Amino acid sequence: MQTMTIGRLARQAGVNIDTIRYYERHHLLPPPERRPSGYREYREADVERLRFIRKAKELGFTLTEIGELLSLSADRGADMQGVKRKAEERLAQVEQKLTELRHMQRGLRKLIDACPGHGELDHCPIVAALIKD
Amino acid sequence: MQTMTIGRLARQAGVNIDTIRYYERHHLLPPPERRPSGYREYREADVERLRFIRKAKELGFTLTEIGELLSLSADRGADMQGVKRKAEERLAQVEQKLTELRHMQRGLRKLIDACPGHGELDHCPIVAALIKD
DNA sequence: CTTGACTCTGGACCAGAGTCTAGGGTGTAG
DNA sequence: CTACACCCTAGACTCTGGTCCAGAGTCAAG
Repeated sequence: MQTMTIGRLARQAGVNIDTIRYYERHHLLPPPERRPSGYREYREADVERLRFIRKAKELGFTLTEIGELLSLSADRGADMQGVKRKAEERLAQVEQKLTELRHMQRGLRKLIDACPGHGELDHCPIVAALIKD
Repeated sequence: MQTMTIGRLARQAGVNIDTIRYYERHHLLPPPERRPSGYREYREADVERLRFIRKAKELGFTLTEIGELLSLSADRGADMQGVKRKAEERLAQVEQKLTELRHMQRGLRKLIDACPGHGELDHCPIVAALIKD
């Protein structure tokens, strides 16, 4: 089977070498085989695993959550339920945040529309609304 | 005027006492009056300010950004132009964040909808999608 | 055989946003 | 007056997600 060193894996997966070792220390990557010299030897599956991590990070999962996802998906006895539930939890979080941001967006837009954009600050509706000291 | 100690302010605003002192050091809260003993004295306005900070934090603003937001009115020499521009910048940021979150939302939703939620993990579309490029 | 690129380890360091500790002083109810 | 809760300061520590470094060993090309 074809193997590669850590530098090659890093380039293939588009991450820093130190990040790979960091993930190993934090159990997101299994300890790899070693050459007699101590060099780590990686396989294609490790590239995939790193891509999994990157993808999940883009979806806003923390490394801890990703670790859970990975062990769920490694557990060949498990079924899809756990994985789907995690994704649903994450979706709920995202949607909560969306709601709050839309609220903020409406508030800001209203203030901006009400502000003439010139004249004394004392009459500025934005200042009035934000800092009622 | 009614005043309160730091502990009371902390309870009212739902934050840690140390967080209040931390915010003061980082200029998110103005240095409060002091009793002769050195105890800080806060007013109702400080509760509001803390709530504002908490809200903005929940929306993903950094403390630095919140500081700028709060100091919009400190610049008594400025006129509305600068303030309006800042508010517009914040709005742009909010909208940027909305875009990112909608992207996550779509990604997650697609995966969840495709996943039957039971059966062998080998056929799980969520796992498959996270690995694929 | 030498050179240069690569890898190893352990540990230091970073930003951001707090949180906690030690060793004191203060306020107030009983 | 005595508890006891509260407050003060400076500074150390936490966590996340890495990144960088020194000093040493390894590998491949010329």
